[in-house]
This record gives sequence, structure tokens and C-alpha cells, in this order.
Amino acid sequence: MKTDEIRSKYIQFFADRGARVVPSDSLVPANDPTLLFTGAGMNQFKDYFLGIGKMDFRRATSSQKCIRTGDIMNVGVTAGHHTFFEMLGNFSFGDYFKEEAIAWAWEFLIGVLKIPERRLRISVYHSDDEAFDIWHQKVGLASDRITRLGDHDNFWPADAPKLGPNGPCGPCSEIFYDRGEAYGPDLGITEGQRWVEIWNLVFTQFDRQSDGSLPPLPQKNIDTGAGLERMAACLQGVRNNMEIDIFQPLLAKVEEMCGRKYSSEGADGVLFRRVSDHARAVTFCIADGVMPANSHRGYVLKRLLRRAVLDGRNLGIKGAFLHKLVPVVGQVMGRQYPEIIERAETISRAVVNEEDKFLSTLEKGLTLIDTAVRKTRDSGKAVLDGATAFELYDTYGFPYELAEEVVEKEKMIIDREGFDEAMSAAKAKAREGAKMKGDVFAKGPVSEVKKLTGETVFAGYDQNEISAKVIALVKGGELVQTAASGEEITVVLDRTTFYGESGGQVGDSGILVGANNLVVEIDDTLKIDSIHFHIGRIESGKINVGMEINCQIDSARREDIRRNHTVTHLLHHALHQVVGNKAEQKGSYVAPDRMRFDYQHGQALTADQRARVEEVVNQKILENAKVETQVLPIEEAKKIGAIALFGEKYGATVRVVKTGDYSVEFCGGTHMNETGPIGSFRILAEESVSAGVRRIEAVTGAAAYRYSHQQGEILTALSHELKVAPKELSSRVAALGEEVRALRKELAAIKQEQTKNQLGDLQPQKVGNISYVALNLGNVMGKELAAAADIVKNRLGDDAVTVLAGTDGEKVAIVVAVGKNLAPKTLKAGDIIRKLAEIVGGGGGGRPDLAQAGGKNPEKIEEMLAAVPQIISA
RNA sequence: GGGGAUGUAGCUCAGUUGGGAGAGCGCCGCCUUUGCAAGGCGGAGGCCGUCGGUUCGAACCCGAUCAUCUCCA
Repeated sequence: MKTDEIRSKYIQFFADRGARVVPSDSLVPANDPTLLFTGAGMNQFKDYFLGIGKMDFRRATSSQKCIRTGDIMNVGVTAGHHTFFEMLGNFSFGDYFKEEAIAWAWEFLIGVLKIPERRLRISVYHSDDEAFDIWHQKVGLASDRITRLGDHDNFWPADAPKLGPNGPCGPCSEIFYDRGEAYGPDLGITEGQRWVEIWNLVFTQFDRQSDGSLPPLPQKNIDTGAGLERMAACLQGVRNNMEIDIFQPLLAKVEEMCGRKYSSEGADGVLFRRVSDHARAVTFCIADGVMPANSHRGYVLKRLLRRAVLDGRNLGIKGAFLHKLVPVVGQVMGRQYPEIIERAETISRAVVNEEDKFLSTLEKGLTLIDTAVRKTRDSGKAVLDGATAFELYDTYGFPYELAEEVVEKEKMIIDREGFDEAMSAAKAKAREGAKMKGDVFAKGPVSEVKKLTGETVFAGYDQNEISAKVIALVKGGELVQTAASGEEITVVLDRTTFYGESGGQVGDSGILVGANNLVVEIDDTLKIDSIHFHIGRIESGKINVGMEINCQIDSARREDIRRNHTVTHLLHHALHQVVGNKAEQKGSYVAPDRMRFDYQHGQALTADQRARVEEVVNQKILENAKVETQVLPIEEAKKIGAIALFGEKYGATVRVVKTGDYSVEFCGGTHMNETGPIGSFRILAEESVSAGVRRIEAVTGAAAYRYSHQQGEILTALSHELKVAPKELSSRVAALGEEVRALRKELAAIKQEQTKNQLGDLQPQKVGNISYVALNLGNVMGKELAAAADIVKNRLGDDAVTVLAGTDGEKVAIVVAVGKNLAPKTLKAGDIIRKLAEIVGGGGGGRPDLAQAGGKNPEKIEEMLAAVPQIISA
């Protein structure tokens, strides 16, 4: 049976049983930054399992595209591992339970796929009698075909009762398929090659607690997963998942490119399979918006891609080839996943780009390792040291495996131990660095404060001032009961109007005032786990835990922050208008004096785009749209199309900020009530942050006005200075630059000519049998002086010494040139010049035939020149 | 998020304790030569990424910054 047929029959089977057919979620989990990639069918239903939010259906089925990289070493090596694969699933959220889940699974396998009963066996959790009975009595399976297994095999997550994590979990029941005698003797489902697991039925019925207890969930769920490729492999009777029908065209294409035949056995087979597997993973990743990069998902993608390129190379394929598999993936899977056809061109381009980059990295690495090998051999060793190999890998991205290959060809080996050592040292260093950055509050006071209060109530969305009670005081990292005037203090209140730094918006500043003249100046506010920490200093009076105080934010500053935050949303909207919806927000920073906005985009904005973005934002300001906020369950927020910021974690309810009829975003920040008072918006800079991410810095309100005003003033001043209209400034400056260059050249030529003339009738003096010239050229410095020395030296011949000096009035420059008959043996220019430079208060040096020096005492030039004969004759 | 490396002529790069900015290819001109990547001679072309510091003097040392490559999480 064809893979496509299995997939559609499965979906249809459960649709017929009332399940909502839900399309595959993106490989990039929406709103779940804890996950790198979607790795199972149930991911997109997490909230449904927890009973959070509004549910439109209680049973569902899907074929989910998944990526798992945990077992990446096994991909291509074993029969069943993939990085990319499809998971067939049916799900119940407090609806049907074990009985239906089991019966339907059986019915599908036997009735629809026509698998003979004798080829199937079952496992259940050791204490799950309910499941055992259903299999045995309802389905009618002989009890010797049902195996009871423990926490590790038949509980989900594995070992959860003992090890956690806390939360929904439950026993599971797995269905195994017998691949037949060709795979060896029947040793039962846990041993040997014959039996493979094709379906896992998870009965999510418990809610694990920290103490290890397993109280039942209020709502019992079903979560089942069947690997599509594995099921197809069984039904098609092929040894390896990657030999099923939808892989054949990929293998064939690889065969065509490398000119070899695919075979299940042998090392080549591994390469064929891995290339085919990775080609799918790469294609689907890029289709879902992941681009090769140096961190996070992009890095995983990049590694997959490079691994595949390396394999292709080992198969003998020259140059970039992986992109040629993209259309083949489209051909075999495009019907189910149209995005890989719609975006085929983008995908191919991204792949070929990355392939080229990697190939040039390899090229560079090869020359580097050649020199490393040569050096090692020259020093008489036959072992390339691990540190060098690691440097090649770490700094230049040259794969270890390839280094090994090159080294082996030279009849040498690499010090593997040294390499591993260097690797773990580097990893430790990275961890160390990451730790250092950790929050000062990470341990100590925060957990102490948490015991006192769960959260600070934030009342600052519509008020600037409020009275509150002091919950805790932190001084020098310790909890204290009281603090007095002059002390640095961090204050925790039961409620506050101070916004705590989060979502890119900076914390508020302001004052806390209380009885007996208490004034605390607050510079910054942090928010850690819903608790606001007011950081400041006591100006006067005394503060105690438990006292009532009045908190007042700096409202003018807050007003500026609000302007900048609201404009962030306008900017996001404008970018979507100008460069497209892919210009997704990657982060932001909102301060009173400026804002920063990072977004995903491959290249710099053109001048035109930048102007357009600024124009759109300003236009939206002028339209003076209402800005409305409301708190909604997350599902509803999503339904009205609110944009969630990638990388932020959201709770069950979210605050949504709606601006006009064009922007709806998840946002906890403080905003304007309407856009008009933002005033105006100016972009200060547009730059790159990392590969594929751009940053815009901008100002609003008075700051934007000041910026425009300053720009105008600069232009006015410049056009006055240059006596041209502002719009001609640019061409005028360019012309001036040209002119300066030309004049400089001319001047240099004239000076050199002049020097030549000045030196025209020069007669060398003699001391002993060395002829020499010692001359003060006046206002000649640097290169010109050296050039003059050249002229003199050439005129005097190979037996003479030339000493020239010059000054700009403050400093002295000296050049000594020694003819080549004297230079190496008798007299060295460097030696002479050091003695001379000492006289004028400086130092110098140079080559034997030419040296330069400087000094600080121009008045001593004559004295110095007079000392020349003595120095060269000494 | 944390480490490492690299920015020099249009391109690929050299530049060894800090001391007059180079090579190959490409480009322009002239000469030679009827032959496939021809040869000879001459020439143009450089804010040595940017800013600051140390120094008599910085492509070189130090700091910051920008850009690119790369490894790890």
C-alpha cells in the first residue's frame, strides 16, 4: 500500500468516527518557545489536553510533520530513525477513552490495512488491567499476545512516575508488527529485529505531583501516534523506512547525481539514506520559515544541511547538489504539504546559498589543514595534535571527519583525545559564560521574596499614583526589615504603578513617599516572576516592612515610553506593508529616549524602503487611531488574529493591544490611548544584528522633532559653509573630495621637485673615507622626508650616509639612509638613528639601509646634525 | 545567549619582534606575435572596515564599534 494511501485512509477512518481533521501544525511551534521543533502530533493540542481555553472539538486526527534530532547519529544507520517524519495521530480531549482508542486502532489495522492478526502483538503498562482487559476480552486477543511492561516502556513520558516531569501523563499501550522470519527468530517484542512498534496509544489520565503521587486528571485524554514511514515500511515489506515508495524518487535522484547504485547494505547505503532524509528535513524547515543561521533552529537546520552535503561529497558528487532534491521532495510530498511546492524556489535558493557557503568553507579548511599537516611532518611527528584539529573545527567550521580523512591520506593520525578535550573545554567555557550573565536576583533574595508574595498587582496601566504596602526590602542582596536615609534599597510592594522591565519595555522610575518625610528615589524597576522590584535609594526618612507608602512614577518619562511603545506596533505594521509579512518581530527595546526594533529580514532596507516605512508610520500617527487593550483567553486572542511575539511565553489569558483596524498584538506594555500624541517618528539607524535579523532605531515625539531640527541645522550650516543649496551638498562634497585628492598629489609632486632642486648642488662631506650629508630640510615630514632621502642616497652612491631632518615646529622627523656597500656590515642606519634621536628627545629604528625617527625638541636639530660625523666615524 | 576567527587594490590574498603599502589575476596604453588561459614594456587603481588610545612613528599593539565566517547551548 502506498504511503499516501495509508495517510488518507487513516485520516478518513478517524474523521468517520467524529474526529476533526486538523491540518499539520508548522514545524516551528507557534507560541511555544520551549520547543525547538514540533516533534509529535499532540504538540498543537497542548492546551486542549490541559483543558485551557475554548475548545471547538473534543476529538481530532492529524498527520503531523515532525522533526526530532535527538537520535540524529542513528539516521540512515538504523532502519527506523528520521530527522523529519510524519506522525499519524488521533486525539481525545476528555471524550472517548481507552475502549474506543484500542478498538479503533485494531479495527484500522485489521480492517482497513488488512494486516493479518498473527503479525500483531500488544504491550500494556504492567498495572493497567483496564487496558489488558479491553485487549483480551473486548478485542479478543489471546493473553499470550499481550505483554505487560514497566515505567520505562509503557508509560508516557517514559519513567514519569519516578522521574517526572510533573503534569499530565499516563500509561500507554503499544502495537507491534512482525516483520517475519527474514529478520531472525521470534524472540518476542522486546528482543531481536522482528517486532517493530508501529503505534503508541497513550492514555493521559494522571497529573503527576512533585511528591510523585499520581492523582487522576479531571479530564481523561487520548493521544496516539503512529509513524507513517514505519507503517508504510511494514506494509510494503521493505527493510528500511527510507526504502518506501515516497523515498524511491529521492534515492533515484541521488543515484543519478553520484553515478552509483543504491543498496540497502554497506556504508554507501547509509549515505544515500541520510542525504534523502536530510533533504526532506531541510526542505520542510525552510518552507516553515527557518533559515540556516548560527543559533537555535537555524543552526540545527544548518547542521543537517551540511551533514547532507558532506555525505553527498563522500558519494562522489561534485559541487552543490542538495537543492536539486528540493523539487523531488515536492514531487513526492507536495500534494499533502503544498507549502513545499509554493515555496520551492525560495527553498532551493536558500539551500544552494548555504551549500555554496559550506563548499567554500571546506575549500578554505583544506588549505588550512594542508599547512597544519606539513608543519606536523616538518617537526617530525605523525600525530596532528588535537588542539589544532579542534581549532580547524571550532573556528573555521572544518568537519572533524574530513580532517581525519585528509590526515589519513598523509599516513598520519589525529590526536582524538586532545580533540575531545578541547571540545569539552570549549563547552565548559560556553556554559560558564552563559552562567555569568545570569540575573543577580537569580538566587537568594528572589526565592525569599517569593515566599512572602506571589505577585505584585500592577495598577499602572491607567494610574500614575497609588498607595501600597511594603512587602519586603532587599539591601545588599539580603532581606532586611528596615532601611534609612542614604541607603541603596530594593523595595517590593503589594501593588504598584511602576512597570517592571519586560517585553522590551524598560522599567519605570519615580519616587516612593511615606510618613515622616520618607522619600525613596526609584531608578529602575525589574519584574521577576510577576514580582516588581523597585530599585533605588532612600533620600530622606526611614522605610520599614509593612508600612504604607505612596508610589508615584515619573509620569513625563512614562509618557515618552508609551509613545515609543505604541510606535513599535505601528512600525511592525509598516514593515509588513513595505517588506512583507515575513518581516516578523524578533525583539524590541522601548526606552523613554528611543526605541529599537529587531525584525527578520535578509538584507538592509533600501533608502526607498526606509523612507516608505517612516512615511507609513507617520501617516498612521496622523490618522490618530484609537489604541484599545483587552485581556482575553489566549485562544480568542489568536482567533482575532493577534500577533504573538515569537520567543515570549504566554499564559492562559493574554493582554491584547489593538491599534486602529490594522494592528492587533499580544502585549503587556503601556500604550497611548490614541496614536496622534506620538507626534512624529524618525528612523535614526537601520543595521544588522545577526544573520537575517535587522534592527531599526528610532525616536518619537519631542525627540523626533529635535532630531529633525538638528538635521536641518546641520544642513543649513553646511550649505552656508559650502555656499550651495542643500540639495547640491552631496555632489559638492564629492567634488571637493576629488579636488583635495588631486591637489594633494600635485603638492606632493611639487614638494618632491622642490626638494630635488634644493639638493641639486649638494656636496657630500667626508669623515675618514665615509662621505655623508647631514641636512635640515625645514618643513618636510614623514614620507616626503623619506622620499628626499631616497633622492640624496641615489645621488651619493653606495658608499655614503644620508641624514635628513625636518620639523613641523613641534616635532622632529629624521631619516637616515646608508649606502648598500656600508649598510649590512659597517654601519647600520638603525644604530645611527637611535643615537641621533636621543639628542632631539625621541626614539626610532628601522632597517639597516633605512631608518626613521622622531623627536620632540626641534631647537636641537642643528646640534644633532653637528653630531653626525662623530657618530658615523665612531 | 556564550566563545573563536577574519576585514589590506575590482577579485584572491601576502605583509615575521611597530620604521618607506605588496604579489597574482583583472583593467588601461604601447610593442611583439596570425593560434586557443600568448609574450614583452609601461601605467592607473588603497581613509590597510570605522572610531579612539599607546608611541617620535601604527596595516601591525590596546580598547570600542560595525560587517562577515565559525563552533557551542
